[in-house]
Amino acid sequence: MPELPEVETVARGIAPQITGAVISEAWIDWDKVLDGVPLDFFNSQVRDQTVRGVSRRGKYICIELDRDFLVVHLRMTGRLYVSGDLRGGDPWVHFSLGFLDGRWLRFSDSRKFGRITLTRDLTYLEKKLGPEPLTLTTEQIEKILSGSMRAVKPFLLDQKRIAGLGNIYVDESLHSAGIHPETPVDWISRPARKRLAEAIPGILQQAIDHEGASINWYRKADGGKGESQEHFRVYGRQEQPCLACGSPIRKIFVAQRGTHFCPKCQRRPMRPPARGRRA
DNA sequence: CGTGGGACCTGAACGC
DNA sequence: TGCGTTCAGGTCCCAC
Repeated sequence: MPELPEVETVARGIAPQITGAVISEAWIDWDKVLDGVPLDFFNSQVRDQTVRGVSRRGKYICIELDRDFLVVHLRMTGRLYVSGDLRGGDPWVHFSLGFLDGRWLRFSDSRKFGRITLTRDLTYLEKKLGPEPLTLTTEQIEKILSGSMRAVKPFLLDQKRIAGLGNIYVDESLHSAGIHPETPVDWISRPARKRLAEAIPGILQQAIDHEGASINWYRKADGGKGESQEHFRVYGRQEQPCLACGSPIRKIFVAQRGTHFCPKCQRRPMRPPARGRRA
């Protein structure tokens, strides 16, 4: 579920609530949530550490402690929020971090895909993530969008190329740029490449402004829904008219992912750009 | 290097 | 109502 805008919204939501709080102990009901790290060991490491801040890298939430980082990935259905008790009222809480003041940071995840990792440093994250799209210039993103014959949709989903894009915002970005999702990256024309390089941060920033997309499971840290889904132009709009041209939006599968696009605004390219190829 | 398929999990929606 | 099937916003791993 959560992509960069949703993860950013959650990180911003919990940061003021838990920064400065001192950890007492953690609770789990399922050991895979800590990747198999025994709870006793986990607790011996985090007990008495103070939360120094909360940040985001790609789709990961990084909770900085005195000596460690707690790295959370929400995967499909994860939620992170602060509550007055351990898990009351929420059957999907599988991890809860208790503070000396009596509050708990709950990790709720019906599908049990999410994971929480305790680490001394974040270099392991840097090894699997490309740069942050919101801190790059258009020229830098354009440069990243080259050197591959892969279809642009799976290319953009690859977190090593650009970190943070997921199924929704890739579809929205490609529609905004007028590029067919199956276009090989090196076939994208120069002007289309520039449009895409501008669309990606634009779409993501707009979604952050709308506090993320609550289609199904995603909720903000305060429990409320985001409203980014009310601004989708293609995602989930199959059969409905394109807001730009009126043609019905189509849904196909590209690299096993449901993919939404406008067949008129996003033409399938039949040949490489006329500028030709580089050796 | 790139792709395809399956695994990891559960809930919701839909067809019969 | 109940049962079976399909799909879901992510990532990892293996085979080819």
